[in-house]
Amino acid sequence: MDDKKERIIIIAEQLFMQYGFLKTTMEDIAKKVHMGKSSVYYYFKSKDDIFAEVIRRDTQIFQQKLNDAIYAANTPEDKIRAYVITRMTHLQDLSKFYSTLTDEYLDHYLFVEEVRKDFYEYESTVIKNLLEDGIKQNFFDVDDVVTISRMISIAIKGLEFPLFVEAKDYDPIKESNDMLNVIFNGITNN
Amino acid sequence: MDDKKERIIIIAEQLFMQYGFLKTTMEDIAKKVHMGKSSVYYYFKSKDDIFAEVIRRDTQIFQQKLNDAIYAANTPEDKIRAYVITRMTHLQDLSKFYSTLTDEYLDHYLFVEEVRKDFYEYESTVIKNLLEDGIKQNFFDVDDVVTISRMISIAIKGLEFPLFVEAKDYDPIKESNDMLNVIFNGITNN
DNA sequence: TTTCGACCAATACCGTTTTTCGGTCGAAAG
DNA sequence: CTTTCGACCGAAAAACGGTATTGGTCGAAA
Repeated sequence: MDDKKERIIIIAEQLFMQYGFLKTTMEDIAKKVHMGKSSVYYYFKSKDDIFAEVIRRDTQIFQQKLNDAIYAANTPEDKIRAYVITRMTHLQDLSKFYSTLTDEYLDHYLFVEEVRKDFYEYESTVIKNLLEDGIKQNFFDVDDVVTISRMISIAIKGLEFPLFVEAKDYDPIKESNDMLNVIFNGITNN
Repeated sequence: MDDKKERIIIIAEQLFMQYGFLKTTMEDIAKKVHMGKSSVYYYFKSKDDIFAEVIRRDTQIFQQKLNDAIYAANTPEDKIRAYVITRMTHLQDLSKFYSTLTDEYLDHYLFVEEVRKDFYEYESTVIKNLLEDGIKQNFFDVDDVVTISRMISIAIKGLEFPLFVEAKDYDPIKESNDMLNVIFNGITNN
């Protein structure tokens, strides 16, 4: 019963990736899972519900990946670096896969934006914690943790932007590293 | 003859702001200038031409403002700060006025993007020059000027983003200043 | 508990007709 | 020679009406 839900989600994700959300019909999903359409509705209450579950899963895998990367690094600086690099790499892969979906994202952006919001909340918490660790261990010198973590988030968003609009010869890893160097060291000579 | 062009541009700008580019017809413009449509075509060869002129003017005023701000500041650091703050302030004002236009900007984004490209080129040149001045005067310590100026551009873009999507309690000036503090000093304790 | 066929209402789709709109042209006014 | 405009054009958008899809429900049966 739970593996049925599982299968539906996996199939649905495949179809969403291939055809996008709008072009994928409930019939398509049902047929590919070898079920009647109504049966699918026994497991999920709506198409959006399936989509939400797909996104929820991806997000969870993403966050797991990020947590692992943070855990593997040692110093607070390296942890932040690991976080940003992992994040950008993952998003880079995603931007290829989800290219079909990003074309549509304007339509149900309310939906995606909601999931996004949650992610940003997670993100700012992670960064804030890492900053606080760094301050406690005397690595960083920061007045207002909240402000600086928001600032880092903004910088990350800036890095993210080109991925989804104009990918021409844009190396997010290099850009991220440059950005991180400035964030840690600044540009002032002292 | 030249003041007629002038009037057309001013009226057109008003209408573009109020109704957006697409919803504003040449008839609308002509009527409000008290002319026949054909007469407007005597002064401008196309609707895009008028739009381009409107944008060209705004951009010029914008750049003048930025140059003044840079000129007024003394040290390279203050010049960069002045540049960013002026930029954000102007864009903040613009985002209110052009709210109609931003909704459409997806449609003729080729057009706007072209003007934008020019502006970004100007911007990166300005920043690169200010950085080089700062290095020459031994204020900054930077390896790769090109990379860092691009990085600063990205950071600025990150600041700009919230203006056009979710303006809720977002204070661009404060955010800009925080960002600038990090850019100049970094967060590492040393 | 699970599956499904039959059914519904909303909306997407489609071919056609009508309207709108950016743009041209030639005549005429000054 | 400059400026204005009415009449006109073609392409593209809107309006429209009828058909097909599609998300979602329900009750029966396995």
